[in-house]
Amino acid sequence: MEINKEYNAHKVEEKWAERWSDHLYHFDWNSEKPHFIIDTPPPYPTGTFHIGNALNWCYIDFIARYKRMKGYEVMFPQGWDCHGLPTEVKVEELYGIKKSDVSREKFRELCIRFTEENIEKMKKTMRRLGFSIDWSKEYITMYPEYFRKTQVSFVRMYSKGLIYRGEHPVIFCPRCETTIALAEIEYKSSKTTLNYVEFDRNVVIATTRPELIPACVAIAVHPEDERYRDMVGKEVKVPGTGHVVRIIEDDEVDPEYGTGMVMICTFGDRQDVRWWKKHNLQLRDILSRNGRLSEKAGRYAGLTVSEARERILDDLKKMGKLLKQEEVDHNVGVCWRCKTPVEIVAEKQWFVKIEKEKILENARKIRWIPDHMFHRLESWIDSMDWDWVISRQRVFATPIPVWYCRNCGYVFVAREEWLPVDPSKDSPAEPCPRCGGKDFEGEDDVLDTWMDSSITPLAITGWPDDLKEYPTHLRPQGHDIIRTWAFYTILRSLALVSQIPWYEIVVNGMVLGEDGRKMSKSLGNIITPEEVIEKYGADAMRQWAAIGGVMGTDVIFSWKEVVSASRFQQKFWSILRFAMTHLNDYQPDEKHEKKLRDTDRWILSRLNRLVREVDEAMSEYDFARAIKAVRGFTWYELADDYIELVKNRLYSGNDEEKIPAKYTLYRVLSALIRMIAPITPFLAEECWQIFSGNGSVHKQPYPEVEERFIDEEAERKGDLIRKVVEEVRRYKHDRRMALNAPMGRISIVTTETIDVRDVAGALNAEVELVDSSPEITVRIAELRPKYSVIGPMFREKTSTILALVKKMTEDEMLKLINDGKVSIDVNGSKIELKREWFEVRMEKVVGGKDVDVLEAGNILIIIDKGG
RNA sequence: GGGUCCGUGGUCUAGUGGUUAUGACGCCUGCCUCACACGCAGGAGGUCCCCGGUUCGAAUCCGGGCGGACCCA
Repeated sequence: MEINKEYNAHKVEEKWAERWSDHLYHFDWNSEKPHFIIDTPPPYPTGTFHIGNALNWCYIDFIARYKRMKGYEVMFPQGWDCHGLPTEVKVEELYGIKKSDVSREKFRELCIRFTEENIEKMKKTMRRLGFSIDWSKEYITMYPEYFRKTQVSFVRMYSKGLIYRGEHPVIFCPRCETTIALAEIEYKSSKTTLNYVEFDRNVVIATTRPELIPACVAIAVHPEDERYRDMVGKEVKVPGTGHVVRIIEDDEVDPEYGTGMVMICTFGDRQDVRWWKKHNLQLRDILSRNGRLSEKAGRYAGLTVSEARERILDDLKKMGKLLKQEEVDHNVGVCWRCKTPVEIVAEKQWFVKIEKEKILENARKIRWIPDHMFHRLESWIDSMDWDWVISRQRVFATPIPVWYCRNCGYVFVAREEWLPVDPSKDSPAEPCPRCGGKDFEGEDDVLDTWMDSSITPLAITGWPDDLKEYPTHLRPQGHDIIRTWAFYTILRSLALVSQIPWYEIVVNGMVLGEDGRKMSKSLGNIITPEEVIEKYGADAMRQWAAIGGVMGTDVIFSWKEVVSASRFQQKFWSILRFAMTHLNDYQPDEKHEKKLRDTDRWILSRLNRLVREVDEAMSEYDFARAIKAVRGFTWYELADDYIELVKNRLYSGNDEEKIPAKYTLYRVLSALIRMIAPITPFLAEECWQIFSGNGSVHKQPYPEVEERFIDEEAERKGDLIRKVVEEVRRYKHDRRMALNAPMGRISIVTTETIDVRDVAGALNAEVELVDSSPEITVRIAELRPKYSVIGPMFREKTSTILALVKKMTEDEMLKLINDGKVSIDVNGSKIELKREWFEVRMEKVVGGKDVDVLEAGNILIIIDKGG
């Protein structure tokens, strides 16, 4: 077979992406193999599969492919979390409409069409990256088949009392005109003005939100604040509106901030909400959902927040009540989608109850990788003090399956068998259970999209109709969505089936730009997977992902890594090309093992240690360790050492010499190709076809450690052989000789018996082994103490003894070597030193002959200069 | 303000108690040696952030500081 000199990643990858059938990765519930079910993240179909997704999916694919080769029936499903505001906004832009311009149904249709196109684009990239997804298990949350499940989950949680409708402060984005969950707030640091406002004589508050003065419901001071102790309980008039509020005390007030007097209003921030609840304060809800002040704000009604701010400050100034302004740093909560500062308003909304303790207790049962990611969840849960708002004022989302009876106000939650429903157009199939009325108002609000995506492990295992197996085995995700996706999924799984959703969660880091900063348009440091594929191919990109680092740490994108990955591929290919010229006519046979020589035994031993290490690393999801070990072995031990050593035997040896080398090459390559298959599936497949032609490499078992090959003696001899070659090469290099220049006779002085056949071949010299030479005198150059032996034995005396050892005479050293022990005097007492506590470095001196002498460890290489 | 992670040759990185600190890229020298010049051989380059402690012994463990990233208030 003719094998191209150059490995063409594009051609190979496109060929296999085309040729592999989806059936290769089909998950069969009835398979007898142990199951391994992955709860894959359903990405938001933006139309571009970005590099952060790519990292996450590479990890998943490494695991999926590895587990399959380890004999598991692996489910690698793929979902799409479709609902959400960004799509609504994009569709409005695309068609130049407002969602209110068309019917809800029509608008949803437009969103669906748009999303379907985006999904197709992303799928294309995913296939090109070689992900072994079982597309028959694909789920799309915007289709009735899926959102029926979301609605079932709503109904069941409602009937368990875990979902309720109530009036409660919620976070609200004035631009998107919808509620958002706590987890959807982002914090941005900026500067603002702290305004000192006089309410009354001696009552001066400092506030960064003067526009909320009309919403002031109390003033708080610290109970131990001497300045205000006698003012607690007094009433003061609020400037501008004239309403009266009371001064209260609370130990959460920071006396150091501003004047030590805080205005509590409904609502400036989450602390206000806590105080409002704790002190049972009245509600002055002056902000309405369009972001403008309501009539409750008196003469400021109708103004936007920023207009009101200006006007109120102006009025205060005129009244002489604005005493001082200073610039301060603060963090403002913004909507994570549109970056508009969020507000807090009290509204009737739907909520999911949060049972902190129960969630934490169960989250502990999950194995977190890396384990510190659990702390993120823990601290998030600790900081939560509200329930989860699940109603959203949007269109493109799962409808809340509820009607309200127009006659008696009964809240009619749909029956499971009616689902899926859209109460904005469907009516209940039964009259009102309370009054028999038939006139209903459907709920217009829709569900938070996390209500869809937090049931993915249930959805892929057959819930609610036929839950086949639960919990699932693995959740792979990024650390950015611990407080959302991970948290909500645990909550929902406990609520719906009383079980944790997965046994393990592996949390990956984020991808940073080459400059080490977050990728962003404004920094111009965005790299797309397509770009990387186009330049170096999918396998190179996958290697970059693998080598990025320890699971959980952020990965900096690096073209250098991608380039060196593609070089490795070329190297691997060249090795295969070389090997196949010798393996073409070779039939492997275990009988050939008997003829193995030192170099063969050495590389086979090293190979099996490699298999052990890589297998262990892969099972711990430490892909960096796995790929580095494979690369190091392949490039240096196999290519630079083994192949260089056996070349001569393969080209010019007799069959007795050739066959064991072929046998060895065969075994090494077979294992290596299978070992790289999870990480570089295309390269592995191409190589496997050439190497074996027998089925897909992705159907092969992962290499197993064969203990019979692990052989310390072989490794010691192999190291000696490599050392000799290395020394002589350096010798040639220093003398400006070509490395393959012929040499005369070389004598190796050692007590070890090593096979010099390959040494001679590699050095182009005649090599003989001698156990001693009369011209050589040996001298002890150094006694190197084994600290790990001596340290624990002598503890605090160690340094004294080590000092004495340094001063030992040559005679004493010789006695130690020859007798195995020697006594020395330590502060008057005798201590016996033993030979095995030291490593001995010998120095050899050669006299008389016209030779060069090289040293390599304990052996001596004598080069006859006559040749 | 609190929490988590991190600080190792120019750059990135491995190493979690044993004195000779890993590898990659880059750099320098030589070589187109019959798999590979996307290569081979050889080489230079480090106060392991700082200070203190524990220990016979610290890059590694503990405390403090400085610096960075992320999460949360």
